[in-house]
Amino acid sequence: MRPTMKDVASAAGVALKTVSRVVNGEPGVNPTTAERVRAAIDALGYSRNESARVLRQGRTATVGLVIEDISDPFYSGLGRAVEQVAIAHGCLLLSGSSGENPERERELVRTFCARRVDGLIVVPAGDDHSYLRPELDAGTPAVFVDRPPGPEIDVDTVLCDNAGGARLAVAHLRRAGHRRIAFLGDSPSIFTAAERLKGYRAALGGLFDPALVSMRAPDLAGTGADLEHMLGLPDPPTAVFTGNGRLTVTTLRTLRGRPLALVGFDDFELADLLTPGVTVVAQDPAGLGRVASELLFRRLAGDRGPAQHLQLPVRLIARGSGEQSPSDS
Amino acid sequence: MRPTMKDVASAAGVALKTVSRVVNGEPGVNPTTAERVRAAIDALGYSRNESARVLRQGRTATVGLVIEDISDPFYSGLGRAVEQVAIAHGCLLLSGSSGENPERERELVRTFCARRVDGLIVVPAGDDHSYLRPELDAGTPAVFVDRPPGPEIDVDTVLCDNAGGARLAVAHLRRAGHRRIAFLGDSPSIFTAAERLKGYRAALGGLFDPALVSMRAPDLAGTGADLEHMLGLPDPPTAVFTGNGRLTVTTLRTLRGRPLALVGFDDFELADLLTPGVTVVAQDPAGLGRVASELLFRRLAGDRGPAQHLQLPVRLIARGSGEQSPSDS
DNA sequence: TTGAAAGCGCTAACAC
DNA sequence: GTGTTAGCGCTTTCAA
Repeated sequence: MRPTMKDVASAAGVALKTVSRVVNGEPGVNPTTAERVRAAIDALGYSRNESARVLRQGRTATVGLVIEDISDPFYSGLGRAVEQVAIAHGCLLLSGSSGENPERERELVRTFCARRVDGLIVVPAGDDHSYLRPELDAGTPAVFVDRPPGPEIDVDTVLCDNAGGARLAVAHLRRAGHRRIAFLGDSPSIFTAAERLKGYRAALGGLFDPALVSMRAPDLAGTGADLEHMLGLPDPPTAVFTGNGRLTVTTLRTLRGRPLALVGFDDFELADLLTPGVTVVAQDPAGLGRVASELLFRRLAGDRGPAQHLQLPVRLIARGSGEQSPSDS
Repeated sequence: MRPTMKDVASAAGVALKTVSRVVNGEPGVNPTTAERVRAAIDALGYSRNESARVLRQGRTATVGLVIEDISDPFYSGLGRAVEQVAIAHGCLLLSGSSGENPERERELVRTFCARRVDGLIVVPAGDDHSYLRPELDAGTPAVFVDRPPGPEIDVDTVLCDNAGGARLAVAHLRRAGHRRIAFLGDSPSIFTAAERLKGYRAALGGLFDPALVSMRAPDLAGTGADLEHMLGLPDPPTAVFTGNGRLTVTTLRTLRGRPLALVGFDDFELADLLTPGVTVVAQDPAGLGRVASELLFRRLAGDRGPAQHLQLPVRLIARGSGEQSPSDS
């Protein structure tokens, strides 16, 4: 159906190899011949079959990215950054959403590896990564981002300072006078959620009260109900620390203007336009993606050094919601 | 480096073809033999080289998606829907961002076609699609979504009712008593922006005033300045219709609470939590993606009918900002 | 039920 | 400067 190099060759009256040379920009082709070949290529609408090239050369010039959900702004920001670095290195990005499902994560990685991606960037959903062993051994480098891999493998990792960010948030609320600070977090099986809980707990010290902690997959019904329940306690929270962007939004939607001091992990668009502005601990999704993919391309360029474990800083952005005093609620 | 079928075959003591049969689940293999082969596969960590399979069979089981920017919630929502339909059909999604650059759009399509995607879904950045001719002729179907292709090709198209949505927005504002309604739109070279301008103009009739129209690529400096200039006119607008989600946010950021009736094209998260809530004409990005990819898979399943041109409805969601009367500003 | 051989479209290695 | 040949890892075809 589609024209092949052979078709181009006979159309241009040259040998296969000459067409290959022209297509690949190899030197040592007579300009006139090259022009004739190019004309044939245009006339036939030829485009090289990458599968054949890959089969021969081994390198696919593709990179695989596994994230949780591309429609989540955090991951789409991260994905865009990875894509840009990939383009800069002449690579195509394959990406897929795991939906927080370890089985699907595995399947995506398997699919990518079967397509022989040159490298992998993974936001893991599961915590057993022994399945990656053969791929790593076969020379396919992997970089984990946002969350570390299980103990079975030791690969480059780029995380943010989860515990530190949580401590920052809680300390900020304590400085405003709060002693009853709730934590609404994601499911404790998720690394970042567990780390943020640790930071929250450390910063609270003796003020820690398990009745003020809710950790579950974010959905309005569950987390919202937990918050309502806490607010109905005899000694209710006067402030809340939300464990990620989605939970912050869920919380705002539950509160609907009721005053409660709030600091959220993750920045989000429009946080500054709400009333009051939402104080957040901001991480840099694009930065995570950029650093992770640069690490990967360094590996692809031949870096065989020990696995690197990087941590990116977070910063607190005060906008109003986190500066309300306990008496305001 | 990586084990091949041949390696598995010799490890299991069978012929290449038997391994192939097991890997592909073909019938007619002795269960005992199959088990032995599977053991060898696990022991070696074998995974089939898809490039080789594709080279032989022709079908890649991949679909290419070209969008404007994956970090834009509109496109990431669309992309996620396409991904889900692709998964349901056992396909991998290749996607890339054109960044509103026709050259990059072309390059992405070329890359995808060189990788022999089975089909294409395109949000075009340019308006000349003659370059797609050879691919279409070679049997690679394409579906255009959000914006139509240039006149050179006639392919399946899924759009939303841009002009109708704009009329809806303006009529809504007129009903609230507004006669001076500004339009802040994206660059007029973009199909959706041009269509929305048409609808705006049609709904305004004799009230149309070019001094109240700004059309340019969204950025705070430019569009914000245009709006400020309009607000400084002797007969300033009392309402504004913003042409897409990004422009709505830009406008909110420019106004920073100053009262001005507002209806925006595109819904966005938190629109309901702002004060006042932002009235929007909502389209359904996931619906666009889903319908477009279902159309594509129908083509891949063999549908050879004439090109379809679908239009998805939009709906107005009143939240407060569009119901303010002229005297409020 | 199993296997041998040919060939998908390309590039690497080596003629000429 | 150009062409010939072999072979990447798999599936298809045909034979045993």
